[in-house]
Amino acid sequence: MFTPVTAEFFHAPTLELSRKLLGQILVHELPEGIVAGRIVETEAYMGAEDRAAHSFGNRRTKRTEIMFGKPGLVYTYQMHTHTLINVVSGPVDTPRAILIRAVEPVEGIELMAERRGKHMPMKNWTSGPGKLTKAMAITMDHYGSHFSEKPLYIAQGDPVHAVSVGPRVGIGNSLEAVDYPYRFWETENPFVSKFR
DNA sequence: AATTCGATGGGCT
DNA sequence: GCCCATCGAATTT
Repeated sequence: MFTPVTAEFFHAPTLELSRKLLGQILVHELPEGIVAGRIVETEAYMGAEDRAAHSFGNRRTKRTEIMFGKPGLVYTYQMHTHTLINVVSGPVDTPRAILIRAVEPVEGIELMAERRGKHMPMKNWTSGPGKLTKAMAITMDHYGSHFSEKPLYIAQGDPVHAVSVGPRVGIGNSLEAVDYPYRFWETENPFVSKFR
């Protein structure tokens, strides 16, 4: 079974934590069973100084409020018809966050299949930030919970051997921030959303 | 009050 | 590759 990491796990600089999250297990305990996926792709959003971040310039709204809170909090938001999930990072009042962009299914395959359609190949179930939230039944109801507490939490996984680094996806109008190397993924892992 | 736009994904051409 | 779904926030009227 899985055990949540402690809150101290999240007390690391944002870019370091982005790498450290690779290989950890994202777990959701549902009434009908457990779904879990190994994190294989993340992106760091560096708060007030990062034009691509929702909290750029310390912008504080009902949506971004959680980014100013403690590390390890869950920041979910809607992108068109999809829910995306982030790990809040940085000290309190330093509004940084890490987007979880892809996971590799490790448990609850049947439950994920029900949500993602049995006809679609498994590599398409969780290979993108909107896909994995649907596969794992993550919704806006999780906004503000903590990744060290059930039912939605992070558990320790196997170490990642090779990490690739590159620019973030889908932030084309963020001026100087477009090429910042804030995206991290497990090299060659087939569940990564995109290659460059 | 209305409009614009995005850290996206799926279906169709 | 193009189009659309349809959410919250910021900007404009």
